Amino acid sequence: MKIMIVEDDLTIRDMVGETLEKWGFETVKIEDFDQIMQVFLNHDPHLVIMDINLPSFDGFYWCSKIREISKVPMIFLSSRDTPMDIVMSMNMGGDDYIQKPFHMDVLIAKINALLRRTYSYMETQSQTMEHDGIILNLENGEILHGDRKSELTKTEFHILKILMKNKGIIVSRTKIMRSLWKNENFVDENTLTVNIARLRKKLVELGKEHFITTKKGQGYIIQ
Amino acid sequence: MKIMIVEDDLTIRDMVGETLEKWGFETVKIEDFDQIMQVFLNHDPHLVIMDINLPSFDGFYWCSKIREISKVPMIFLSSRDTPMDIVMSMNMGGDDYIQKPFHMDVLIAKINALLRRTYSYMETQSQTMEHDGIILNLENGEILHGDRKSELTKTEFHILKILMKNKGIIVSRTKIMRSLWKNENFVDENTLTVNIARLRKKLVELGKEHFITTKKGQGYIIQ
DNA sequence: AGGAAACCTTAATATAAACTTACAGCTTGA
DNA sequence: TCAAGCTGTAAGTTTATATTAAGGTTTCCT
Repeated sequence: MKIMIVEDDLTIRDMVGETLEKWGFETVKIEDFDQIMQVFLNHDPHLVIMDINLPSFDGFYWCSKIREISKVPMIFLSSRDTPMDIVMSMNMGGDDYIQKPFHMDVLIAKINALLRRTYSYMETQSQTMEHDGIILNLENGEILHGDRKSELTKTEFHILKILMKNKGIIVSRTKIMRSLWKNENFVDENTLTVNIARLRKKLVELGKEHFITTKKGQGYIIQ
Repeated sequence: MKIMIVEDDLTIRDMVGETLEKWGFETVKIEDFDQIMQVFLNHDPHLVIMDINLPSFDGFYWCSKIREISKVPMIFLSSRDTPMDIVMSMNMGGDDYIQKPFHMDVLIAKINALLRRTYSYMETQSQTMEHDGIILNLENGEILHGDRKSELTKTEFHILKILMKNKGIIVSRTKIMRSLWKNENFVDENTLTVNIARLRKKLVELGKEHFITTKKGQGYIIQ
């Protein structure tokens, strides 16, 4: 499990990082606070530890930026502990709040509890997604329709998964592109179009037309 | 959402129950502490609030009993607050820990955060705005009226959203135009008129006339 | 009532977003 | 090392939708 640490106090950052590694977690520490989003997109961590007081923008700001694109579990750290701070943290999309100074044992226990809550269902979670007769096998990237099946490439699979996960909701092209190519922001806009076309072609070959709808100027939707 | 409260102090139990109900939660309060498992099985709550100090068996015991059969989210309450208590709570399968005495705001915030995390599908329940029978779906840009529906383009959607957000208030044409076209101040005044017309046409097709009223010289209003 | 803003209607036109098709660089594995 | 399939690029095309244009209403003030 990979944990991203956003904390400007070097002592705390190192201590937390070291302890987490001792516990077998992989850590990603933010050093340049202008690069938070890029680092997040690059590493796609399983959990984020976020200090509230940071240089320039604060932890709440970065939380809401991350929440625009991800539901990653997040624990706030802060030396203040009025009820308002706690309520604020939760309302911004945080999952827990720990007051500094804290015992590492407590942090570890809370991280474990939150990871268990977030990812445990994954084991029992069904290995397929279904919508309107199309079954997407998450294990091997196959799509089924009736008795016909087809294999998707990595990119096609990724696109279909994100669209099916958001069925009934318009997913913008930039959101898909960010999710596919992280911060390699030099990939052509058209690359997505081509991949969508390839995916659609396979769906049509299975006898499924109009599965992905284009919302011009807005994105794509499965409904 | 149904919340089970396991707390022997009558004052706290009632206060928590009352507040939760004020927030729209259904509550199940334990009165007979030999019946915890039966009540749990009967009601199948979405979340459990568990005091640690209870008559006969303590909260940890009941937590582990419940964990044998369910992954229901659980928040512990206790007046003690050594790191050990917190760590213990988490390790027993709890999701959070609140020290007594606590602010109800904090409890509510933690409950909401935990429910959000556990039943994340709640977030996918569609976000809408409603006024006078017209429902605007913010996630797929559709408008509904009774059983009829219509799809909006990006511009139409933007206009309707800004008008519904300001329902009962006159929104000036310049305000709408600035919001739509930012600083491209070279777009024709009439462009807005045409888009309003198209939007109205779709509303009429749904059987809704006079939804957007023109206030000559002032702007448009939905009332 | 008369006139002029302000706004509406309809239809033609322009445009940017998305699509199609073809191709070439890679990777992978036989 | 060569074939097969994946992936991104390029160039040209289509199309949904915004914009323009031109003439028609409504509203409101004197």
